[in-house]
Amino acid sequence: MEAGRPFNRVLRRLSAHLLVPEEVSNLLGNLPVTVKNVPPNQCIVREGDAPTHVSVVLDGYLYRHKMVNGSQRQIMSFLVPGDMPDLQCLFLKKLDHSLSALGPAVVGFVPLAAVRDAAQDSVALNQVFWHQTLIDAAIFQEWVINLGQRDALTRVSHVLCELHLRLKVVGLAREDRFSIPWIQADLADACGISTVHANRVVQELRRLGVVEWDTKRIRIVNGAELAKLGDFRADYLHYVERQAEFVS
Amino acid sequence: MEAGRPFNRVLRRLSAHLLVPEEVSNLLGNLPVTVKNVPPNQCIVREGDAPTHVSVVLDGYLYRHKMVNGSQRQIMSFLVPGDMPDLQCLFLKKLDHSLSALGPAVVGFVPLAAVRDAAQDSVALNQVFWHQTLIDAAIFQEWVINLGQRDALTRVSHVLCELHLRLKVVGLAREDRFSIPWIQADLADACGISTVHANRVVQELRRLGVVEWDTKRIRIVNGAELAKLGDFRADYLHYVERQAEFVS
DNA sequence: CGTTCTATTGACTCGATTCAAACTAAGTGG
DNA sequence: CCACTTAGTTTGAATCGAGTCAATAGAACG
Repeated sequence: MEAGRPFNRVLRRLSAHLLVPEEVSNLLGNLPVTVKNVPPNQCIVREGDAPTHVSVVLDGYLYRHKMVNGSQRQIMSFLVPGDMPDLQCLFLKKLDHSLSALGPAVVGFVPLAAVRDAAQDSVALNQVFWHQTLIDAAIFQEWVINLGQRDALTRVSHVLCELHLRLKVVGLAREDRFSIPWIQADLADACGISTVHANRVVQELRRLGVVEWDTKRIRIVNGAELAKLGDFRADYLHYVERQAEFVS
Repeated sequence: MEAGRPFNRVLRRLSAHLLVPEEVSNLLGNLPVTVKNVPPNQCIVREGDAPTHVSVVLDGYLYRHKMVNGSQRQIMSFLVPGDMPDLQCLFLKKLDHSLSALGPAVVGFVPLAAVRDAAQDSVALNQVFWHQTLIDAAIFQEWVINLGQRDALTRVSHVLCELHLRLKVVGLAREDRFSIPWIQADLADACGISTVHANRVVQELRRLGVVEWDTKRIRIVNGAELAKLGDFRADYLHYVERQAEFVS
């Protein structure tokens, strides 16, 4: 954890998508950040809140979710270090979903006013933020596809591929493995399937020999096959090849 | 159709979400627009294209979609007059989905360079565009919920409620009815269900007496009940109450 | 008018859910 | 260090929502 430079990982992530102007990295670097440890499953902002801070994932994982019918939970996305999950509160006064820690997480909080001020005079910063929102939207669209058209095995494989790639981009996954502090129920709620069925799919993936899966540690034994199973093509994540030059 | 002022409906739509600065309405008003009639089901931009123009829906409906497995189609959103469906191509070089006309549509095309120039010097315009992307993302998120957690009857009801409200905002739906040139297969592909099942759901909605449904003309007989059936709460669309002042 | 969409219906099948129950791992407190 | 508890995973059986296939009916259109 680079507590001294909380935006390093953010910049690394941004650089995977676009050339970040120096103006923007300076503005981001000067934002005042309060760093907090968040215990597992704690809610950071709740649906209906009017947030006063923008958060930055520094370590660990968060997830966006909404409750349906009081009891069912749909996870709409996972957030990994370098993500800024609630930038939207700059314009949308009330959050339309909740944000929670998946496992223990370290989150930076920036006062809304500071972000607003920084954005007030900089076209470049607004464009970088807008760009990020576009990527988020592209991921949501892919999840719409995932939930609308694919069966359970495909959905799970797809989510695994996405996470693996996003983690690699911020330097948190090796070529064939990563770890994530979820339980099968979390995966189930992200894929819109029951916990029991999620379990059966996980077993099937193990049986097929494409992943080793110890709940929190995942090893992709056969990435090409997993991508095929998951109907995964990375283009919707919109990474550019320039990536290497910008890794800090 | 206000061909002379193609951005009127866009401004009306924007005003439902935020106070549009005069700077922005001027910049938009000065954009060069080529108006074209698009026949039903014609593709406007295809997945993988690098678009040279940004489109504006002036009349009729468009839809975003992706093909899966070569044969299955998932519709990810419907676009109504006043929407700007492919603003993202300002930053994302390759479109990750296709855009087609649902029925006959009238679409305005603005050269990408013109939009880029207008955005280059205006923080306000960038923020308005960013804001729109945030709303789009919020709608995608709600569709993730819809497909992930709700059964077929609920999904269809929800989509109906959303369309009805969005059309009312741009003045294209009466309190209890609107029309949309789709067939049941379009609805099915938006809700991630089979055509046969979509048909059964439509019949069920008729039987319940909440809608009258003549394929293209839809009358909401009991809006409150439909919203309840569809688990629909409008907050995710982020309309503000100020709306009335800005209606042209 | 015949051709082509679109809507509708019925019978059968299947993927996924539900409801338990059993099993395992990981604490926690005595 | 063990009994007890709790969280998470695994299993099986019964059920159900939705899909598939195939046929029919109706509307729209040249």
